[in-house]
Amino acid sequence: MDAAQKLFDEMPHKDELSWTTIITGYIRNDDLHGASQVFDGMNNEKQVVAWNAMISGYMHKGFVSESLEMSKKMNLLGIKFDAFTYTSILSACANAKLFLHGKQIHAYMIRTVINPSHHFLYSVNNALITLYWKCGKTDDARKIFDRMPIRDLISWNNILSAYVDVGRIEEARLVFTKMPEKNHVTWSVMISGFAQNGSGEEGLKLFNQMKSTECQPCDYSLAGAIKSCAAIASLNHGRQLHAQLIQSGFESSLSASNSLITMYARCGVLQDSQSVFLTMPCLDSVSWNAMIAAFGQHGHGAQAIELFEEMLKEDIVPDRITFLTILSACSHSGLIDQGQRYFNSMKDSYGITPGEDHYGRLIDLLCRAGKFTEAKNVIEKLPFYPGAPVWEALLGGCRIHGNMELGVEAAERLFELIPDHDGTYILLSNMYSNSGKWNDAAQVRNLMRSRGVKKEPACSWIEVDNMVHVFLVDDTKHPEVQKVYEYLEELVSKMRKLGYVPDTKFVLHDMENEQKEYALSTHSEKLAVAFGLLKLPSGAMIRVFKNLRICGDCHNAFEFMSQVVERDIVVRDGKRFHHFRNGKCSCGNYW
DNA sequence: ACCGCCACCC
Repeated sequence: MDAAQKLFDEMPHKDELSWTTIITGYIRNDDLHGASQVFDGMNNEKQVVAWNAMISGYMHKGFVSESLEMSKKMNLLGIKFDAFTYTSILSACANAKLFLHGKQIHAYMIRTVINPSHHFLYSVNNALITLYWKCGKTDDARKIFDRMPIRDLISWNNILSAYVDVGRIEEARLVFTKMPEKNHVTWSVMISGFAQNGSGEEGLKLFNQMKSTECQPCDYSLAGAIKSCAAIASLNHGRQLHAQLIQSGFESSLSASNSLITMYARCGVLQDSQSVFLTMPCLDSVSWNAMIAAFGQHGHGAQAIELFEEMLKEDIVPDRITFLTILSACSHSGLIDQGQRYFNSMKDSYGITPGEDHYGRLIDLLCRAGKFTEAKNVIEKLPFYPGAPVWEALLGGCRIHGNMELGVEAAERLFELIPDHDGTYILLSNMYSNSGKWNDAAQVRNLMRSRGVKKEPACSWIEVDNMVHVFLVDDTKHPEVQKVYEYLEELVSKMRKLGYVPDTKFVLHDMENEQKEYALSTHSEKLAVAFGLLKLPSGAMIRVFKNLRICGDCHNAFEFMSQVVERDIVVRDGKRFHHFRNGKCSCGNYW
């Protein structure tokens, strides 16, 4: 840059282009100060290109307010914005999620721009779609898209992303099929969109489809496919993708490696997560967050904290997600004091204002530990009107400790806030049936039925020989389920000799005791574990996954089972991992 | 010169 500057200084006659070139040169070298010095040193007839160079430079480097300030000055001087100016400042607003400001610029533009050029139609409208998409205004983004007289691939990709981001996956799918052309971005967005919305299966299918097109997988689409494996816990496919990643030369991609950390953790092989983490040539905060989360989900709170402290020592700045992660980790391991300390340090030491989700984790931390007075205190002093995450955390804690009074209160709030959410009805009715209040339990279920709320059916699955085997409660569909029931019976009688007693308080409907014990023995997680024990080579770890939370009796049963069969059993439920070994679970019964 | 994709938390 020094040489360029010298050459520039020696130029006898400098025109607008040479000034602008030197400015963009500084910006490319991350030297915004240098750029602004050159800009300020320009003679008075600064034209729109020079202004644009500065504005887009600030925008790209994340200096949103500087970028917008410059555009205001420019406007005051009477210099008209062109398509580049609008694109930059709209993007600045999009990046910072400045909805109102962006909307003002949009309105101003409509008032002042009479005959938009083609350039204008593409880039500015695409930036507008992005603005509304990033601010969560999906339908406004769609309006822009629909009103565009001509669209390019970026317009299509933007509207696709807008739907994916808010989980409107069916509309995204529609856009995807209608698109006149597709590129890497298109495929990547759709693949990770499926993964994000719990359709890992479809994500992988799409990834395979992509391979048969002229678009070959890039690091983004690979990351999406790996994320899909994490969602469905398909370790075999995940390992294959890891190999493919290395083969295709993307092993140094941060996003792909970061997704590997999560994938291995969510497939139950924490060691592999760690070896990815340890061998990565460089790490960013996402990598640290992923590894901390991995420890947390596996119940290794102390290790999560250790890593978090190491992260701070390495001068990696923790972000909102780091705190969500560390709070969860503390919560799962019952590290209440540390969790509270970290929560307080968010704002005090890092200037991050805790969001509702952070408060949710804090309340979860307290309630799990039975500290309901403290939790209520937090709720009363909330700086905002408590929403669903707060009451869900409270209800979850109440269920664990059988705190009926507070639980009912939380459930009532949730019925108002999210009446279609099945989890509230299930938790409340479980609380009632756990304490033998069968009538109340039935009433809650009736309420649920009358409102047309469907319960997500419980299912568990296990991967054997590269195939995923799914079991439902009281399964009759799996071809070998009969053998599984027989084997399970055999196991239970051995377990009973060691002291296992089916805990019928986890049965949800009132019936005779014998029936209750039978009902427990048909839980999907028991079937999947028994199937694994039958099919996997002796000594191999059993890794079972369940969509909902593990049942208390199953948890108890697996402790005994791990002792009887002398094997490690790992169960991932909706929230975390349980490692059963020699009659004990890694969660220490704190979950 | 300007507009689009990722990974971490759910």
